[in-house]
Order: sequence, then C-alpha cells, then structure tokens
Amino acid sequence: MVKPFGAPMTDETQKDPALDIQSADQVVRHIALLIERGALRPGDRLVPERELAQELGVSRPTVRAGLHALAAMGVTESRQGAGTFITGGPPRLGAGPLSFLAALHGFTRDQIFEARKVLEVGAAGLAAERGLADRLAPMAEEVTGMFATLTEPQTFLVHDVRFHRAIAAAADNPVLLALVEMISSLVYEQRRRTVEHAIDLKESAEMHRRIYQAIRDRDPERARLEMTRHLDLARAAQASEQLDLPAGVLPSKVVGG
Amino acid sequence: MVKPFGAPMTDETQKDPALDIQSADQVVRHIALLIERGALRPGDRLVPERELAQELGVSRPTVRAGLHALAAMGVTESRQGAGTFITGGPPRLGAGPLSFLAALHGFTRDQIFEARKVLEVGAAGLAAERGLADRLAPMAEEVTGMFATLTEPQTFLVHDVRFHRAIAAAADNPVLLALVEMISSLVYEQRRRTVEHAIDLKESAEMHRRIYQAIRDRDPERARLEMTRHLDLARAAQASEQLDLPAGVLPSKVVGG
DNA sequence: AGAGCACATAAGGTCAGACCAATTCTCTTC
DNA sequence: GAAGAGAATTGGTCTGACCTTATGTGCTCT
Repeated sequence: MVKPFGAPMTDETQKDPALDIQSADQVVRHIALLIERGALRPGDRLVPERELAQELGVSRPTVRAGLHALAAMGVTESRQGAGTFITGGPPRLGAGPLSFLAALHGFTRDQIFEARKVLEVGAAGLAAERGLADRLAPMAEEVTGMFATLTEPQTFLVHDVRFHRAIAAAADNPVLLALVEMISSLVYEQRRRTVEHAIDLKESAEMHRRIYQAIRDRDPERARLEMTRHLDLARAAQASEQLDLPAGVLPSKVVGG
Repeated sequence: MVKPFGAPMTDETQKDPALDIQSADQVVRHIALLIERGALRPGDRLVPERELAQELGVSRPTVRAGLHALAAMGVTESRQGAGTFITGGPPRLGAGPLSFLAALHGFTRDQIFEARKVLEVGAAGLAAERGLADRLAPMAEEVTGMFATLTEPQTFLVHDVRFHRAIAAAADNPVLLALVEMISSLVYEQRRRTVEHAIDLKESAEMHRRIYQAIRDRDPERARLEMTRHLDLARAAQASEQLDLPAGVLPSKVVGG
C-alpha cells in the first residue's frame, strides 16, 4: 500500500506496524538515510541507477520509481546522460502538491490569499523585529524598480514578486521563506495574466514603500499593519481584474525543473 | 468555491505537441487535467494502469513512474489488487518535502518553531475574528482532556495536537489548516519522544485554556498574544527537554503502510 | 433458499533484458 | 596545446512476463 509521503503523525490513527515495505519506498528511505547522515548534500550526484539497483537488490524500474517520487518532492533532479542530483540552490518547496489540493478541494482565491496574508504579515513583522541592515538594500531596490516601471505591468510585477521575497528573506527564516514562496507562486501564476489590466500601480508602489519604511524603522507593528492593508487591497484589486478565471491552476510542469 | 471550471483551459493543456516533454510528466499532467475539469474527485478510482498506458500511448512502467510522482505529492494512493485512487479525506499536505528540506539545509528547531508560530498565531487570530460558534466545542473538549490527563504525557500530547488543529480548523481556511498540520507534524514527531520528561503540563493546560477563552471572547488581539506566549514557552520547554537531538529529522517512516 | 467457501478475474508490484538519447570523457589529430 | 571525433556512461523508454493482493462470482453445503 503506497501512501503519500509525509508523516500522518496526528493522533491515534498511527497504528500501522506493517512491515510490508514497498521496494520503491526502500529506495526513498535509502536516500533519506544518506541525506540524514550527511553523506548526500545539495548538488551532490547520486550513484547511477544501475548501481543503486544492485546495492539495494531491486530492479532498475523499481529504483526509477523511487527516484521519481523523490523528484516529485523536489529532492532530486535527473539529467539524462549526466546523472541524478540532489537539488541544489536555496531551499524551496514545490507548489505542485498545493495546486492539486486546491483543484481537488476547490480552494478559493480568497482562501489562498488569506493564508498568504498570514505568512507575509508574519514575515514582515519578523523582518522588522530582526532589523538586519544588509537586508534593506534589496528591498529598497525593488521599490525603486516599481516606481520606475509604472507603465510596464509585467516588469512591475517582477519587482513586486522580488520585493515580497526580499521581505521573507529579511525575516531570516528559511522555513518561512519556503512557505511564502510556495503559496505566492500560486497567486502570481494567476496574477501574471491579469496584471496587464491593473490600474493602480502607483498606489501599489506607494504601499510597498510604506512597508519598506516600517521595516527599515524596525517597527514590527506598523510593518504588519501596512502589509495587511496592502494585501487586503491587492486581493480586492486582483479580484476585480479577473472575474472569470479558474482558481485551481495546476502548474504546467509539476515535476522536475 | 469560485468557479465551476467554466473557462476552457486552453493554455497549458494544448501545448503538448512539443515532443520534448518527459513521458512521466505527461501522465501527471493528464491526471491533473482530469482533476481540473472535475472528472476526478477525491476518492475516485483511476483508470487501470494498463488502460492508461494505452490511452496515452506510453508503456506501463512510464505510467507507473507518473503515478509514483503523484503518490509522492499526496494526490493518489494505490492499493494492490484494488486500484489507484485520488486521495480522499480532508485536504492535507505531506510533511515529506519539508522534512527533506530540513535535513538537507540543516533547519534548526527554532526556525521550524518560528514558522509554526507565524501560522498558528495567525490562525488563532482568524479563529477569534470569525468566532464560529460550532468550532468552540471541539477546542473546549481538548482543553478539558488536557486537564484530565496531566499525569499521562502521551495522552496529554494527543489532546495538545488536537487542540491546535481545532484552532486551525476554526480559522475556517483549509489552506491554512493544511500548512499548520504540515509544519506541526514536524514538531510533534520529535515532541512525542520527549514529552515524557515534560514537567509543566499543568501550566501548559492553563495556557491552552487562555487561548481558548480569547477565541471564545472573539478577541483576536488577545488570542494572538496568548498563542504567541504559549508557543514561546513551549519552544523553550521543548528545547530543555531535548538538548541533543538532530534538527533535520526525516520521518522515521516516510511511507506508511 | 441462504450462507459460506473456493476459484477465476482484475489490478497493482516487480523483474528481466534490451534499446534509445543525451551527456561526458578520452583519445586522436592537427 | 587545442579542437574534434568517437567511446563510455547514464538516464529514459519499451516489451513482456510473472507474482501478490483484492474483488467478485458461482458453486457447494447446510
């Protein structure tokens, strides 16, 4: 019985001492073990599939099944002819699972936006509390970029995205950053198609500036407040821009990348 | 619910003529398409692998690779002899990807806890704002359960977990709930092993009660404050209970049985 | 006639070997 | 020493077969 990855870990529903280890899962666990003990680090290359199959005493298709599962979780990336590698770069969570969940359970845009608000408001507050000086410049630059591209919606949006990411980064918490980016990508996926019809880019830029100033002044309360107001208005604006697009948009490429 | 998927999804579904796409992804996208247009709902059974292979013009191992990827994302579950099903039940996000990320990038317990704090404090605030009457009882019951099991740490922990879940549920946002449960499972995975040495269960129960009361009184500010204080102390307590366990802990059981 | 059991069927899980395609390495050649 | 051609490596896919588990059907026994 292959269940989705992830610890059920809730309450007493945790009673499956079954040892009917699926071979594919054996592969996943083997890699997990290597990662846990530090034998595999981001960017490292895995042992070739054929060798892995021999080591574990399973067939190659089985190994491949396990590797596909790992790839779906964003743990590994495979390049034909080169090998399979542990995903490098900054910590990231794929939006795929969340997209599927949204489509399956009919999450509304407002619900997604609200969750995003919780994360980003919290991040803004933490960023202001921390007050890391070297994180201010990137934020300031994106604000400048917004004011400079008021007539180019697509470019403006790029600065918008980067500004929000800069805030999450300034919160100095990789977990929070990964969560913010995961859920933001859902929102922006849509936003990119509707931003052309946006009207209040100047007002949007002003709000971003106020958020920046609050963080710069190390005023968490104000940072939270400004971020809250900004996202509330952004939600309303986006709702008016797109009145008939579906909510649960699955990514064009769920695996790999 | 926003849309009954009225809009024809032309974009990414049509740009398959490119042959450079991975076959396994093709399977994932095919299922994604069916889900998006509502042809597949939670609990539904998928077409048998062999038929799916024929429909898509690929081999069965390829189909299986795609299904493994979907299973890894928590979208499907397969039961030998029965079939492959769209995951039913309440919306949930597996903790696997986050666990791997934690292990790979050495997330600290404090970082995880902090992210959890952002989510749960936000959830508590929303729960208080919403003030849904029918969500109060479950929370109250768990508080009662805590007071009743002060001498049974493991049972106490179960009530603890359920209390926090009840709050997230009272926030009435499935996205937020899924996120809270995902990150909480990471924390509780550890907590279960250390709770035996906990000392201040009574104080913990009191704090939970204060959180409950704030939500019951529909006082968002107080709810946020109490939740913040509770989690700050809980983090400190857990830190003292376990002084030398590794941070990036992969689930002992990535795949259930 | 009804209940229980056994077998047939269906479906996922695994294996084996082969071939293709892209990449990387190496050795030759200028 | 550098550039190019060819060989080796490695992931991607296919074919076909067999096993294990679940389900459903029909037969037998009561």
